[in-house]
This record gives sequence, structure tokens and C-alpha cells, in this order.
Amino acid sequence: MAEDRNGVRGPELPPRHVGLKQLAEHLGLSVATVSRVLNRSAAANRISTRTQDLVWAAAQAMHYEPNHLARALRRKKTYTMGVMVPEISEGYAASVLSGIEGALLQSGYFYFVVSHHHRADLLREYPRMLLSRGVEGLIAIDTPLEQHLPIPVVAVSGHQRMENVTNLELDHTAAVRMALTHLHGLGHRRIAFIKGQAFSSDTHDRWSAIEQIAQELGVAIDPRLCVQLEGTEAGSDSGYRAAVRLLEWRVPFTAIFAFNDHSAIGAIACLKEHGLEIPRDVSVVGFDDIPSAQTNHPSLTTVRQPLRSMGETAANALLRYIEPPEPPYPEQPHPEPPQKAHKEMPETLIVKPDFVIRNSTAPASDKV
Amino acid sequence: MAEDRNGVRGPELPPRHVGLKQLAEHLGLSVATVSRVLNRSAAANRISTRTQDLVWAAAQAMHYEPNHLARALRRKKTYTMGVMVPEISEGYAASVLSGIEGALLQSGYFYFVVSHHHRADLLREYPRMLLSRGVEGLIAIDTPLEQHLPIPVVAVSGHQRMENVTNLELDHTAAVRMALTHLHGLGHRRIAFIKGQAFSSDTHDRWSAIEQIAQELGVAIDPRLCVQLEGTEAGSDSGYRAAVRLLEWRVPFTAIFAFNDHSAIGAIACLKEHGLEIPRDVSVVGFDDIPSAQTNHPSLTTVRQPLRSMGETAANALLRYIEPPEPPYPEQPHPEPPQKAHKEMPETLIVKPDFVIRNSTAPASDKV
DNA sequence: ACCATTTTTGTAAACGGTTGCGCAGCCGTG
DNA sequence: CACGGCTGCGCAACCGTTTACAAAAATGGT
Repeated sequence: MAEDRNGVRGPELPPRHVGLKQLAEHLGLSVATVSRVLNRSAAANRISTRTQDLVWAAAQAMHYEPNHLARALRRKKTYTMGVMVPEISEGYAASVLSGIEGALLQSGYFYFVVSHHHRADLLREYPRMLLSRGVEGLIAIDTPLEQHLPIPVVAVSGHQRMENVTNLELDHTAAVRMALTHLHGLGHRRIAFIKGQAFSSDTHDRWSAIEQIAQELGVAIDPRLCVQLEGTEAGSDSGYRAAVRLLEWRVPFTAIFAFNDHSAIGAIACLKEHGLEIPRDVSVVGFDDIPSAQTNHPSLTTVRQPLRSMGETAANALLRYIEPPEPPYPEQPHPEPPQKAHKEMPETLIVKPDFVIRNSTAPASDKV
Repeated sequence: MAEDRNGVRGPELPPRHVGLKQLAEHLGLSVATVSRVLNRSAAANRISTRTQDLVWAAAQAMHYEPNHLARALRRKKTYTMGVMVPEISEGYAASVLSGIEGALLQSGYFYFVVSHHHRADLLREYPRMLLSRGVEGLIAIDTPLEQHLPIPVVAVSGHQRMENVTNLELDHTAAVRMALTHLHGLGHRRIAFIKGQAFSSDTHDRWSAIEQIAQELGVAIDPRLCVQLEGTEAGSDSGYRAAVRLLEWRVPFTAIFAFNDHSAIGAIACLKEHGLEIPRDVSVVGFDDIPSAQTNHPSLTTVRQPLRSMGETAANALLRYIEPPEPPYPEQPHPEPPQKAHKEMPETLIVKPDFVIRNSTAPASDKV
């Protein structure tokens, strides 16, 4: 790796990698000067314009790239965030990630992604490893936080109130109101519910909202029409199995409100196999609006979580909290006092869902 | 951020963050000794067992976590990789990512993900930024490489032969052979093709394979039955539009071989709207086997790319190339010579596809 | 021509670890 | 008792940058 520092094979032409040292040497200047110029440091006004130009030119010519590690070590600023997700492949996390990525890279931040698979040891270890690597903030997606962390955290779909963490939550009440109002308006009164797995952080809040809104609308919640998802994988199978259990009770219902689109799709598959037609016999409402929601047959009426923009929001919230005053250039001769170090972290950020009506819901029938 | 190094508010109890320095001080030892013990460095045999125990105990007690940046700077080893993808959300990349993640983290590596969106400037900048951050290797997913990089690269679905890069390719010939043999066996002779976008690195190779296999099977390729995907977004819309163009030609066909599942799903939606039934009137074969392939209606017969395992393979190939001899512990008193620094990088790694037959294909009809 | 400034640049100490080398003791031996 | 070798550890340089401080050079005033 470091075998030919002085070019073993060729006549010593371009150094393996130029550092400030090489640059300075080549220019006949000190590293300090070069560094100051390249950083547009405050003290750079005091350096002659001629020298500055020379430095820039040389930097270009020699393809100087600062060593981020050294810089981060010295400045105590890594421009790096950590992101924890249950797993990557699963659509939900990927969409949020994509939003995070957009916002972070735009601000010059990179990020590490780690996926615990709800494994307790990883949930404990990863935050420490990330800290050790100097992340300045953490975004936890659908991930339970254990210890208090010495850096700001934004928890997407998180619910625990802790110091230093901002929870970014969907407005479940609004979401559920839209869904149930829709069903209620179509005449549905006997509604079955597929609850989320216990480990999913949204499960509890969503259910509370359901209880509240159901009461508002005067819709009874029949315990025999409630099933809970089982298993830890993300596919639609668990929704299928949930529907099987629902049918076994033989309690009639005209609609299902599923915990997410995956389970809705699974449930629909199951109902169809049992000779029921969707939405004629049973209406189904999903949640999330994953891509397959619109390609499914029938296409899914569902509550849309604006996942991408939730990711952006999370990242931006974190950035706001971390970033020192000046964005890229501190040019402006601000006469104001240097501004508070960083904004306060709000305890909760609420994001509004959308409701998209497709073909899996229709007026209630009495078939089932 | 560093305001209360000595605990402004409380009586100086636990230092903000313990470093080797604090540890050593507390133990009455030199940082050198502590470092050697904690690293199980070769020179640690020479340190008394008693001291070692003390060091470990103190490290535990004081929650010492080494600063990864400092360590990386000195050792010139960052345990970090870079991953470039077109975009994250799109299923393909996400699945591969998940495989990469598994393999890398298992080996103690973290990774940065960046997504160029086929933007030329990003394709140029990102590799440099990643280098600057000290990544030891790069995985490029469906991403054209421009410059030669001074680190090993594995290109998933990459095709350019360059120094330092290993291409991880699907065996397109095998894939196409399975798909076309299947259709041919069902009696299909007039087969339409949806080609990939020009920027997708698989497009060209896959098409070559199609030409080859079609000839082998004696299936004619009618230019009027070939359309190319347009647009840069990943959804199924472009497949829909492709099917529209296909129908406009009014040249009869009994099957479609789509470039990927997304476009297959879009095409199916379009055909259905035009009163065609799948697979009775037209059979459709997809490619990739994304999750919606099995929940789609009808479920998709498709070529499966083992995306997750391709990610794993890519990561492991990179690791094999980078890792110095010893995995975690160099315990064994190897008498052999210290082994070649690293394995040669093969030019290409081929991965075999699977073929999964579902409900979007059936014997040829003459309806269209 | 000389001193007080004001430019312009250099010196060196960090940042938090790793590591080559060497210095004390202690032991056994001739 | 002098000497060589081992054991157990510390000194100090180094990784590539940033930055407080100071020095050198240039400028201006008298």
C-alpha cells in the first residue's frame, strides 16, 4: 500500500498523493499559508493576492484533495451523520433514506447506514460505533433508542421522549380520521382492523388514534375483528395470515383497515382466494402508499406517508440543530450578534399524511 | 460543543469523553502502553499480564472508545467503503445495498452511500469526495465509471474493463436463454421486446444476448416489436408508455419480454386497459423479481437477479482484495511466508440468474 | 535614516491515536 | 563483578490539517 512512496517503477513524476506538505514544498511556502488560503480562513485576507492565486493554481494543477480525516480530527467536525434502520430493502426505510440522502449531501454531509434487525446487541453496539466514528447526529428510522446519546437525534416514527431527541411522527389522528371517515362515508360499520407488530413503533399510536376516531364516528371496535401481524419479515405473507385468522372467526365485516400496504395486499390475496371480490364484497384500506399500492389489483386506497419528505425533514432538522451559523460563506458583514449557537430541539415534529383513493374501496355491501 | 471540558455545572466527575490520555493518566501509565494493550499489538506480549488486566479493567470502567478518525489517520486504514448508486429508493439498488451492508458490517467496515442521479457532475465529484474521506474501496451499482481510481472497485452490472475494477455481471446469456426458451416452449413466436434505457449498463449486454438466443431458437426479432424505455424515473410508467407505443404499431405479438419488472408491470396495466387479458392473450416475462412481482396481478413470470447475494458477492470481493492477511486475530504462528499482499482482482465475476415461473405466461394464443 | 506600523508569512503546538526504538532494571553466567 | 539478554515500559516521531502566536519584510512618517 505504501510501497512506492518515491515511485519505484517510474522516474519520480507525480507524487502518489499530494498533501499540503507537497504543495507547500512545491510552492516554496509553508503549509500554514497554503492551508489558510485554501480554507479561505479569516486570516487569509492578510495574505497577498498574488500568493493566493499561486496557491490556487498549484492546488488545481497538482490535484490537491484535502484529507478529510485529518481535517475532521483537528477541527472536530466530521460532516458525517449516522442512520439506523431495521433493514434496508424494505421500501419504507429505503424511501426515507432517499430523502435523507438528498438533504444531507446537499449540505456537504455524508452518512453511515447501519441496520440492526431488531437485534438487541446491534441496537446497543451500533450507536457506540457510530459515535466512535465521529458522527455528529443520528437519524433513527423506526428504531427504538436505548441509551441517552451525546449527540442530537431525530427519530422517524419514534415515540419515546428523551433528551436530545426529536421525534418525527406522522399525524396518526389525521391519518386515521381520513381513512375511517372515508369508510364510514361509504356506509361501512363493521370494520376489521389489522394491527401492526408490537415492535413497530407506529403500532401503539396508530391504535390509539383508531380508538379515538372510531368513537367519534360512532363505529364500534369488535375485538373479534382485530388481528395483529406476526413475524418479523416485511413481505405481504403476514397480512395473508392475518386475513386467514380474520375469516376463521366468521364474524361478518365489510371493510378492513390494514396496518400497512404490505399486509393489505396480503389480505386482499387471501380474501380473493376465498371467493370474495374486492371492493365489491369487502373494502380494504392500506397505509404507507408503497409503489406496489398502485400496481396492485385492485389498486389500493391508502394513507400516504410522505416518506421521502419525512427523510428530508428529519435530515434538515438535524442539520439545523448541528450547523454552526454560517452556511457556506460567511461573507456578509453581519452587524448582529453572532446568533444563538443552535436552535432548540423541538420534542416532536408532526407530518401530515395524504389520503389516496383508488379501487380497493367501495360502498358497503352485506355479503359478508 | 467543547464548552465544559472540566464540567462547568457539576463537580468534576466523569470527563466528557475519555481518550487514551485520560486512561493512561488514571492508570499511571504511558499512552503508548495502554494503546499497545488495547490493540493486542504484537509488542503487547512484552507487557506484564497484571498491567494488561488493569488496562482492560479501566477501559471498561471508564467506557473508553477509541477515536476512529485518529486511528485511521495514523494507520492509514479507515475500514470504510464507498457505494455509488443511481438512486436509493428504487428496489434494485436497495436490495443490492442490503447485501453489501451485511457483508461489510460483518467485517467491521462501514460505508458511505451516494446517489448520483445519472448527473454528470456528481459522477465526477463523488468518487473524489469519497477518496478524500478515505474509502478503501468502491462499489458502483449500475453506475458508469469515468476516471481511473486509485482504489479497487467492484462494479455491479458494470461492463467497462478498467484497471482496478472487477465487473460483477449477471449471466445475461443464461438469463435470456431461460426466458426465451420458456416462451418458445409455450409456442410464442412473435415476441415483443422492451429494451432498457441507454444509460442503464445492462441494456447493451442483455440485448446482445437476446439477439444471440433468438437466433439460436430461430425466433425472428421484428424491429417493429421493439421499443425502448424512456425517461429516467424508476416507476412503472415508462413501461406503460412503452406498451402504448407497441400497440400503436398494430403489429401482432403474443408475448412481451420486458427489460425489468417495473416496465413489465406497467405494460401489463396498459394491455389490460386495452382489453387484453394476461396471460391468455399476451404473455409477459419480466426481469429482476422485485417484491411486487409476486403480488402483482397476475403475478409475474420473471428472471430473478439474486440482488442481495450480488451485493454480498461484490462486498466480499472488495474485502478479499483489500484486507491484509489476518482476519480478526493473528494468533496462529504461521511459519509460511507472509502471504501475498492481496489477491489479484479478476476482471469479471459472473452470477447466475434464476427463472421463476408465475402467472403472467401461458401458451400462445392468436388473439393479437 | 530610523522607528512604528502594517502587511505577509513562518513556527510550532495541537487533534487522538500508533509504533520504532531505547532505556532502565533484573537475571543468569563465566 | 562485568556482561549479555530478557522483561516491562516510556520517549518521541508521525499521520495530514488547523490555528495561536510571533517573526520577518515592507511601508509610511518625520
